Amino acid sequence: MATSSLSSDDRLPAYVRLRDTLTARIAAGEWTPDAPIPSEMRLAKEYGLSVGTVRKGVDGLVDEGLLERRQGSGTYVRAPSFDATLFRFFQLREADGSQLAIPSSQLIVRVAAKAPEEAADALGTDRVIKTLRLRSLSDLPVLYEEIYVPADRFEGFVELPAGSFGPLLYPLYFEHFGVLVKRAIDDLSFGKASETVAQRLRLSAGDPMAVIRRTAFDLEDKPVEWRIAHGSAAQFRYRSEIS
Amino acid sequence: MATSSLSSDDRLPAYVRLRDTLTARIAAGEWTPDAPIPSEMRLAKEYGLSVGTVRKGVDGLVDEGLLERRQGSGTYVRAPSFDATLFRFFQLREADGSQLAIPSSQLIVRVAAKAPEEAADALGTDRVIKTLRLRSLSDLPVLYEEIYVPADRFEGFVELPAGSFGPLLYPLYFEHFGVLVKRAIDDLSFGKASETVAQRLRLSAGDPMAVIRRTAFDLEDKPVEWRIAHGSAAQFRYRSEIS
DNA sequence: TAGTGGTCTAGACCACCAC
DNA sequence: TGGTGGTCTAGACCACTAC
Repeated sequence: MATSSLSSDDRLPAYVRLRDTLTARIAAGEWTPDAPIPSEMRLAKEYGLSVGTVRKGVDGLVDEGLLERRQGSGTYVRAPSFDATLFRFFQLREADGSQLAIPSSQLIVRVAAKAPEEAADALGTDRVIKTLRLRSLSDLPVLYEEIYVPADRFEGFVELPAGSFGPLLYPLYFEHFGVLVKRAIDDLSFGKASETVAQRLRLSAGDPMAVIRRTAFDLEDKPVEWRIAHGSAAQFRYRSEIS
Repeated sequence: MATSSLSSDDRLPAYVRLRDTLTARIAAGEWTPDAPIPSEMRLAKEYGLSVGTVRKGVDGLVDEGLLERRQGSGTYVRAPSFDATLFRFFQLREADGSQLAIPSSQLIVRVAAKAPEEAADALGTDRVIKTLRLRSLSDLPVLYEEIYVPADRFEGFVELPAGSFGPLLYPLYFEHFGVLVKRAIDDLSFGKASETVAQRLRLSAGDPMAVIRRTAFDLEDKPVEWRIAHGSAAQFRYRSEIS
């Protein structure tokens, strides 16, 4: 193949421009997680770079979690998998104390709506689709979520058959709407349960709650989802490593 | 200088062994944050490696936050500075809503003691020195801490003049006891204020509290401190980015 | 201006995986 | 056995900092 050109500002280092170019190609859905992307050797030839420089560019995307190396086999795009991470804020035990449980999801509402102020601020629009969801561990409700996505990027979301929804939303965003969530910011605080929240979670109004607000961004760092989740403070547990 | 030898198992990659060797030299206090460590060129000659390999080894320590590069100047050891990070769990505003405040510290007790069970489990010994500390923002108490360090590594801690204590403990650990804290694990949960905690923080017993348990480790990954901190849940706010 | 880290090249050999 | 990523070399030129 003839030499392709790297995108963007040519004052930037080659490995940065390669990183941006590869990110765009991943975002375009050019490669799936099943097959490896072109080898470092091929990429080097395609872009007229040395293997070492390609390596440094790919390293960046591996660090970001967008790619995954498998020695002897190739480099693969990694399916986003941190949708479930709200649960890192809560104890992941079944009621009987046994192993890690896979949370189940129950959709309550999906409807076009006007975004509440916080969501509109985060998303830059108030034309949204609102989803209410209840997540449970062994049939015990643990987390109650309100989720807002911009209507213009998620046309047809409301009409999707309920069967399309698994426990994770982000893979669905990508498959049906081409929206790839790359990072998210969680904002955690504490408050008391409102009537509706308490009812959903089978608690009493005024019970102490952990409140997690999340804004999710796509590969171009545009906000694509805002959600607010409520869970019982009693079950809350968070572990973080710093260094 | 003649070629020095890299420490440890020679089946490991050279850059890993260099990383371990440099870590040991940093732990030994061979370099201070004021002067650069030897240049990549010098290290390459000293250990009989190419500059590229040295670079990869140094990169690892830079990622870990142990070293810091300054282009045109050199590579420097970085003074540990995350002692104050308990405050990342709380709003860093003065009461009047103005800018970031520097928390002040007030030592209440320092005494040799028998460690409570949790601390003994974390530290592997129950012969400890116990410190009680109150941290405030503009004279408003925010955080109440119990801190335990193993007595055998902190001999003379109780006798240190109070003037030696600044707002941060970890620099003091290093300067007086040669203990370099490299990483820590924070474990966050929620509970209610006990009598003593409430009194220290000018709250009422039973008020909702954020409880942060921390275990800190040195360069060899041995536990060197365990602490439990209490703060008002109302002031709690945590932000985290995931990707 | 001399020395440092930052980028980049064009190779080499090895460990590992899939066919 | 051929191709992949993993490690390593021995250079080069550039951007920046300190003196």
